[in-house]
Amino acid sequence: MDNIKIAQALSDPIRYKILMMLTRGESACCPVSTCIDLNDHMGLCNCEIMYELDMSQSRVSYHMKELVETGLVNEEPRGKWKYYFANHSKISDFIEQLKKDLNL
Amino acid sequence: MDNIKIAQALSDPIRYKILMMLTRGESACCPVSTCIDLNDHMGLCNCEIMYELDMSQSRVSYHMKELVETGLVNEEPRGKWKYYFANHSKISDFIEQLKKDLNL
DNA sequence: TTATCACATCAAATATTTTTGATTTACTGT
DNA sequence: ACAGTAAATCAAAAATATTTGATGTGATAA
Repeated sequence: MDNIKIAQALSDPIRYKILMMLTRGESACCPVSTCIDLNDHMGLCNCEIMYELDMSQSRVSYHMKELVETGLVNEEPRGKWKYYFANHSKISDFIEQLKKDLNL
Repeated sequence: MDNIKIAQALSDPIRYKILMMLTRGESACCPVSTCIDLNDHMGLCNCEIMYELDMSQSRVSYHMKELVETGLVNEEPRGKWKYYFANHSKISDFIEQLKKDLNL
């Protein structure tokens, strides 16, 4: 089921944290010198996540892919950057399904 | 955090299913001939889970331990059997924390 | 076109989880 | 005490997930 794949995604502390960042709108892309803040988004780009969590590029890429595959996160390429956004309705669906399954 | 360990527990289809069984009270311990229905519980014993899910004893034991360690499930030994019960308040706490973390 | 930047992908190494089968522990009834 | 049953534990094997570093791809800008 969908919820199992989602639970799997949330079971990694890095991904849990990234999803929190995305849902909270804690975004100010991008602190690295070469990445200009476009001021027209609510998401995060790969480079900001690298910076915030001090992770290698391919590692961030891997985890973002995992998140996107669950549907919890949407991605939107803008030029050479890629922005990620929390999919609030998917998150909400997940929680509702959880409540049903676990009799709450 | 607690939620990460819980997500990890729920990320296995077997454990997700067992937790559903426990929360739903789908219990009629125990269908194996030697295990008498005590008619005074609402939980499941190891042997019933083995039977329902067609799994080896040590495999059930392993998964129940994982669930119990998260606090989602409580255990109660009765004689040579062990009964498992969903911990509804822990499940509810988990979902509430999830909502907070994910801005819902 | 060429150089550079952001990100994706890949294969190998590492780490973690799960399964299996054997053995041990503990309780029950004789 | 003995035999039998339910479950825990353990070590080895198998399966999965994650990290790393190198290379590939596509966009941008000179």
